Amino acid sequence: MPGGTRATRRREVRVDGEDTIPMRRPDPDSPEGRGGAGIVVPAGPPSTGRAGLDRRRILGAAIEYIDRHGLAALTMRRLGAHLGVEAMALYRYVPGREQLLDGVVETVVDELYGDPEVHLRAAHGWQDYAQRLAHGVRRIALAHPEVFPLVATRPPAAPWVRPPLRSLRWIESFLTVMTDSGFSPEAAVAAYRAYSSFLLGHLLLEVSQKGVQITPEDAPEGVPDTGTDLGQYPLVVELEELLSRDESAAEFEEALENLLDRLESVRAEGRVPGERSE
Amino acid sequence: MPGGTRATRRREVRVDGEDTIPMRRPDPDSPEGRGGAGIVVPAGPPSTGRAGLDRRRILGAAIEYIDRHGLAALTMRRLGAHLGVEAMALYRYVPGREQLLDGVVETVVDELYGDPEVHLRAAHGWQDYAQRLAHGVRRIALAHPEVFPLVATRPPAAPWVRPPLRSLRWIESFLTVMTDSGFSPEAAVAAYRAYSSFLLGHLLLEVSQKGVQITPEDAPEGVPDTGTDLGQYPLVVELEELLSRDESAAEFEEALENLLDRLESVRAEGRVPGERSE
DNA sequence: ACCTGAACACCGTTCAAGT
DNA sequence: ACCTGAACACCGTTCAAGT
Repeated sequence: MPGGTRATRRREVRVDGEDTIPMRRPDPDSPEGRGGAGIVVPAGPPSTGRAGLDRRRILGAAIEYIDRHGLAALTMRRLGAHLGVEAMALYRYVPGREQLLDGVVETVVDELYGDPEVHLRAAHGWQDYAQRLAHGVRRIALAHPEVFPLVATRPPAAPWVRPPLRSLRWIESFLTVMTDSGFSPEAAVAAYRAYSSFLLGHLLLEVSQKGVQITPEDAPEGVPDTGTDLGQYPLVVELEELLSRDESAAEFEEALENLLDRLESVRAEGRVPGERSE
Repeated sequence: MPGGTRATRRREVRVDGEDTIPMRRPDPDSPEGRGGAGIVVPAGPPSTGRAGLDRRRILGAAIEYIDRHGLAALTMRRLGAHLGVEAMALYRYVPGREQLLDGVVETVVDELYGDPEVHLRAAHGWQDYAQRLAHGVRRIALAHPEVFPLVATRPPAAPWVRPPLRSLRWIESFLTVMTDSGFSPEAAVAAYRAYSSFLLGHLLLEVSQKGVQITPEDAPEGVPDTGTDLGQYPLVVELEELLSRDESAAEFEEALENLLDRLESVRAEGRVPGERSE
């Protein structure tokens, strides 16, 4: 099934299309004990190995914890317990909870760097690059639906750097490819903005449509929440089937292509994006 | 200056363009004491009137508090103090903090209903309607930059209803206008999705670019955070001036118009949005 | 060098009690 | 009917103390 037809001794490269939503584990380095303990273990015995605490391990555990139990469930004390340690021990590696979350965001975004689908820079032109980058970000969002909203929310490293391509590294990379491809500086920056707001909006919607359903805690409620009185909204009711249909992947593809087409016409005509095309 | 040239005995209708970012107060009903007490008053004397606690007043105070001090600063206890009451008194009107926040989101979104610029439905066609609605949402986002991320994050009333047009009311309205204007049900739903993800992405970026700068608490720090080593990112540095330039309003306009053009071509050709145009 | 115990100030939330 | 006081379990974070 995982049929690696290519010569892949390394890292399990995915070769299939973009629709599979792989949900791959963040890192192959989290020890991950036998773990048959059940699904809600707020204060059970430590499921992760003993000593050897360090920043990387803490961040990895935090991501895993959020993926599993939701952001609200992550407390310093519980994370400590999860790592087999008292909460206070974490402060040796992380200044506080806020910075922990910053680290979580940074780590998740940096997963892009290990993604071979993305990293062959502008081999086939800027559109190809932008496509691969966008799909890489989407893979991350879908792999960590509980973390992704943080990406949108946390203030970034530099004030003018905005989500979701938060890391300066990626922005540098994006801008480089664009300017090398004939975008003026103004056009490249405008393209960056349009691109990131597209990614942010689409992926936030998509992510909130999936996994996050109901609040992470009180899911087992029974009735699927008919608190609001439908019936004042006949059209919504009539179109419910369509409204709940999940076409995210196709919509992503189409909107992305449209955006890239628009950017291309800006580039080709040497305009600054604000201007009219004719 | 506020020159109401029209016959405006009611409600202070704004007549000017969309760029002014009015920051108007949420409601004219919050008593708002003399209020010269300074800007950070975490536990001062109650700034709002005495008895007469009710749900509306609580929600209004919560919004005001978030606008002023940031979301993280809002606790039940502080909100109680702000209202001149013990925290426990709030529980008579609101089931808990989470539901308080839901109420905040709902209230803020419902401000659209009091916006006369938006409410003259499809008088001039669906594009005009979609434009006014979008600008209405943008006004709200800019008026409550600290609240808006909640709009994006909170789970909505119905599972298939997604931010930022969270209220079923608005979705019903949008879908009605679209189908009345010749969109097929499929096209109307796809249009709704594209429209909301556009609004979400753009406004979240714009809002995070403004007011929210730094964390709400530790703003007075001195050095503007040069924690990260620039210089590995020459292009980012070179384009910093462009990157920090705020063209949000123009970008919003252009991207919105582009989206509407795209939707119009879908409508005119009677396609389902997924299909190719020729 | 690395972790813990005890402590502090502050949470959300409950419930019996006051008026 | 509406609010309060006291209490509970749980936070983030500090710091001196243990090993």
